[in-house]
Amino acid sequence: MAVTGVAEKPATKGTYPKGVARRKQIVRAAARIFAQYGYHAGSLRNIADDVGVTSAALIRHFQDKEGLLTAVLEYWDEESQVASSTAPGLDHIRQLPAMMEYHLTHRGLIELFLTLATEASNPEHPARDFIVKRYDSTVASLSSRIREAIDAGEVFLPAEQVESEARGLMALMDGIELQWLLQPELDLVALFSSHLDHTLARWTGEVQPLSNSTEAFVVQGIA
Amino acid sequence: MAVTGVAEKPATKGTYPKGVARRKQIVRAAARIFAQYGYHAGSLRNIADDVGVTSAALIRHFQDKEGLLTAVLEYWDEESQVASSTAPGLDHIRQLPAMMEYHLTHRGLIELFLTLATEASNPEHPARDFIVKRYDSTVASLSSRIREAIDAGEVFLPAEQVESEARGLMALMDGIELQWLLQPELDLVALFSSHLDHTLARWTGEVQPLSNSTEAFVVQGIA
DNA sequence: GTCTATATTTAGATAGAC
DNA sequence: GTCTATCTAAATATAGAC
Repeated sequence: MAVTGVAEKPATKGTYPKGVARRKQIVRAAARIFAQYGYHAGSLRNIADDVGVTSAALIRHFQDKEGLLTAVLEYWDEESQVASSTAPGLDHIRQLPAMMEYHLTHRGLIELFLTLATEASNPEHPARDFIVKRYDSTVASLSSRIREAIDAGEVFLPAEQVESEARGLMALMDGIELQWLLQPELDLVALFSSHLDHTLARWTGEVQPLSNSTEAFVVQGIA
Repeated sequence: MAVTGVAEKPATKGTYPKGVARRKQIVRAAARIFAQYGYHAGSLRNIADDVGVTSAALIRHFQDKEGLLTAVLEYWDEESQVASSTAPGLDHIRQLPAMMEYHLTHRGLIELFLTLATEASNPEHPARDFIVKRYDSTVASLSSRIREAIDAGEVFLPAEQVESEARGLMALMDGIELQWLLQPELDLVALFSSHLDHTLARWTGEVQPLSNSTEAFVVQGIA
């Protein structure tokens, strides 16, 4: 019922070069349609027309609509991992704007995630599990990077505040990307970078960029 | 085509007490369904069943589905204004967590807005205009409150940074509310309050980039 | 003002030809 | 592996009875 883990691809089918290529073509089209209309309102016929086949072909490949959704989520997972850095500690955080820059040129990635995420606020939604797990793992990853920075002495934050900071960063990114979807003329990278700078200044205990002043003013233990 | 302004209610019809009550009942049900499934995937039959009438009755009242959407957006507008404070300057900002607290007990308001907002990232969406205008007016309102605080000497920010701060706050709220929809066990008010405190501390502190102020790096107002 | 009945379109999915 | 043809269910919307 719910789409959670990795779908088992048919052992024989789907491994022939031609089939694989077609499969990918369908998944890409489906990602586009689901991003634009959502899962429920995005129709198989619409996707099929985009590819240039019939909806029956889609069913052959993915069994049903939910099977296609699973494949789309896997595809999104891979594609969006391209954008995220593997750097440790604070370097990872500092590269978040670059990730957003990448999103800017791959609008579909943002659109798909936000569309499915809000749609999945309905507990019955087949992508619900995937989305919730994705959030959890992103929070966990960001938290780990922050803790690395704390251990390295670059950041000063009480341990119990780390997750809240991670969630705040994610919320900020999601919210800015939502605004950008509605008003593409917005400079989302500049907006995020500016707020990230303030956040990093607070974490590192520095004041603001201008005054690189003498006394280290450590703001920690704020709860 | 696009839903923007105020719909003209029939002068005679819809003004009789019974009709008005029924109308409101339908709008509330529609808001619930649209919030849960989105506009496209939310069906008239589903709404009608909720009310206990047939879909034909809905069409009688609102002419078509888009007419119903217009009524729902108007309803949402009124309902969500209940939650927002009329206080000026920094007091308004400080009452934002209370607004979120209100949202907490009116989940449908959040769900409806976020669902329609992401759905409306499709430029063809009938609620697109409404949503974009809503964002603009909220940014404008928040910016005004911040400028009032600057004029009152409570906040120190360069004028050109005000809108960015307003957008950042909105993004943070939207993002947190999205996370809450997916994980209702999250304490969204605490999460937001904590980040708002940090933001206010930064605003009311006197050190900012491009600021011509003195050396003081006052971190105050951390609750 | 709401109903039943129905028209029309489109949805997801299946069967079997090629 | 893809097609055509078709099924069933559900969508929006209309017409006319009560």
